[in-house]
Amino acid sequence: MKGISIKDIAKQAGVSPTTVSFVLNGKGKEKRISETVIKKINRIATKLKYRPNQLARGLRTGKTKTIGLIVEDIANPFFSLLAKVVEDEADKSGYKVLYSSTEDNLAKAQGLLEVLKYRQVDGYIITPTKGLEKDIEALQETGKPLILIDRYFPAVDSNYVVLDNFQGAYDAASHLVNQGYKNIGIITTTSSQVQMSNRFNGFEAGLTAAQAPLQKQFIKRLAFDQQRHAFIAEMKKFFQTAPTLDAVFFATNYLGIYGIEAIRSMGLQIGKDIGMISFDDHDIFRLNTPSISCVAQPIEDMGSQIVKILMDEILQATDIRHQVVMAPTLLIRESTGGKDH
Amino acid sequence: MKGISIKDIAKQAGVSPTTVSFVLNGKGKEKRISETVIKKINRIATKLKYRPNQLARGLRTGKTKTIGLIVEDIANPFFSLLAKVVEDEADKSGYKVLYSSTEDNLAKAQGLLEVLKYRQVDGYIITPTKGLEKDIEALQETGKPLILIDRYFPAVDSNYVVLDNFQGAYDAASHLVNQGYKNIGIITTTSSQVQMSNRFNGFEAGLTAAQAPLQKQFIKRLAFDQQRHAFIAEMKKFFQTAPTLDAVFFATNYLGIYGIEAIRSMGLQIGKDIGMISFDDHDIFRLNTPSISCVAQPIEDMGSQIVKILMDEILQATDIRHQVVMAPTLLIRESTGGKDH
DNA sequence: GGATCGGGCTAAATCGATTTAACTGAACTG
DNA sequence: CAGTTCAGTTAAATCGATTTAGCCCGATCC
Repeated sequence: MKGISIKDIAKQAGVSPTTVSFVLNGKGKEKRISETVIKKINRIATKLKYRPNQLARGLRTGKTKTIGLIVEDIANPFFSLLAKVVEDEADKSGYKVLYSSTEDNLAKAQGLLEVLKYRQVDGYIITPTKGLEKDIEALQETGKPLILIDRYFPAVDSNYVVLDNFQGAYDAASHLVNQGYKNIGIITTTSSQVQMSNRFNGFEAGLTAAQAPLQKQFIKRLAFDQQRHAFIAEMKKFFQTAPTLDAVFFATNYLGIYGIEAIRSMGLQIGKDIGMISFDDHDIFRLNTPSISCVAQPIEDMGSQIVKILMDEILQATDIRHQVVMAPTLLIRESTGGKDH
Repeated sequence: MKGISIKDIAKQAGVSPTTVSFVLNGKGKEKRISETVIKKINRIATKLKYRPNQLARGLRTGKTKTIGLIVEDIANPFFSLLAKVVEDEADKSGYKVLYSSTEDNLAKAQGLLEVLKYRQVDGYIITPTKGLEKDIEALQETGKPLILIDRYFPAVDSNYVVLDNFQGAYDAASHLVNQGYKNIGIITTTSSQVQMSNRFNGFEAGLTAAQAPLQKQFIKRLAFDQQRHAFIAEMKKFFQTAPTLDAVFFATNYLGIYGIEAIRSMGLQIGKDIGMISFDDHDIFRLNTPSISCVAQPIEDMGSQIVKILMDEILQATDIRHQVVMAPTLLIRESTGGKDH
């Protein structure tokens, strides 16, 4: 009932455990084990369905064939799809994934890093929270590969894979202007994290480049730790204080979702009365009536890049930093049809 | 850079590693270690921030403080929310979670079980695929606790936590009848798994009880391994061949989502021209215009039950089977407003 | 005063692999 | 023919914890 160990194979083959270990790790040739013995051991191993005990191996080698995935919220479709891709890709290399959500809470993130550290994961994929700089730097000191996703710290020299948030927001702004909207606003979060400030800056730059500079009264920043109703109420208040507003850019998918509700509850028609475009795609945006334009992230592609980089680093540590900025895709749908439609 | 081991503590405290182990495992009293030494060891352990090496411990004890979570698709909101709850709850007991998706593929599921087995997880949470009976039984033989979710095998005596699918579908049927719909149909999958057949049977029973027996021409079964467009095309064909149909029950959330698209593309008005209700809630159902009625599962509650049962079994194996059937909630929204609205 | 008991602690085995250092015997060298 | 080389293999240490089986010593018993 226990499990087949290297000793069992050794016994059956009439050789020592050492020899078995060499052979099963493909070091037979190198260690000058005879062809006969190599074949014999391999045959017995497959016959007994030998599976090395990962704990024993890990204890000795320090490698667990496990990676840690820290996301902001696994129930958010962006992260859950990413988690799926990551798991799939990692599996191909024989790695398993331990996941956790930070809820964007610093203390929780720090706790997770510590747990993963003493669980001795071989690499980390981390969606950092604000204030995690020091911990990330400390983690890098340990020599385990690490890669930040979705956002990064400009002041920390680390691997990362992120979207070109500036470009995505810039494209969204240009698109709104092209569609004939005049008074264009933005609803974003109060977060100062790099992905959010890039979206804001990209949006502002896009409007400016199109000769339609962003006006102060068309900017709304919302704290992210609110209840759904609070979001919607605040948005309605904003729309009322800026009645000339005719298009809005929502800086995250959940803001966009609340935005649909807010606009609808005011009796306005999306697209016609007020244009809207959101960052991040979502099933809802595709299926809503009218469908909602958005800046989509290449999640599958990101996931495989992330794992590829991590695997490369696990196999062979380098001093090269992998800093990947991926291109967003503007998905044009009905919500930005223009006022004249 | 290595990490603090029990030996380091022993050295500092001037005692043997054995004593340290006893104390840190709370067996100080039992093993008659003096108060003085116990305090000293504890003090040193916290000072050095000692964290036991899980691999070493696991190797010796056979426990890894890790559980395996096998879902059908982690990117499906039902499972990703469940995954979140499971991780949260497991974390409270110091357990970490390894996850994987089966894609409802038997071979993949079998592979996952094997990997998790030789990774020596302490317990399994499994969404079984069709044909996995033997593997589940074999796994039970190993003595590790296991709990099936979302569906189970009537022929296998195992733990499970599932929804009362029969009741949920029964309620949906009754509701449609109450709302005045006359020609009520069902769109379900070709799957013969218990959760699906219960939904079908519950729906049929609900209609029969309301004196509106289900008619053959109002039943449509779709293979689940199709592309989105194929689903929608098949649904449209079905609606065309059954023009008198005035309400439909969709047996899963993704069928419901495709259903919205299909109905919409035929130019019909949901609720008025044709009523609809779906199994499982989804953001889309809440936000759609009109909003879609559904049979919702108590996901948070399920998740904590699942982990609770598993933890109990890990701590103390019993022969009692935990078989939990949870009550669904009928969420009445606009899509079943009735024809006269 | 020798045997018994129990409190306080530890040596050593163990889990299952990896890895270093070395051993054996045959062949070759000079 | 002693010394070196090399192919083929293995004993033993190691990773860091847990756990069994005792050891030692002073107090108590008869």
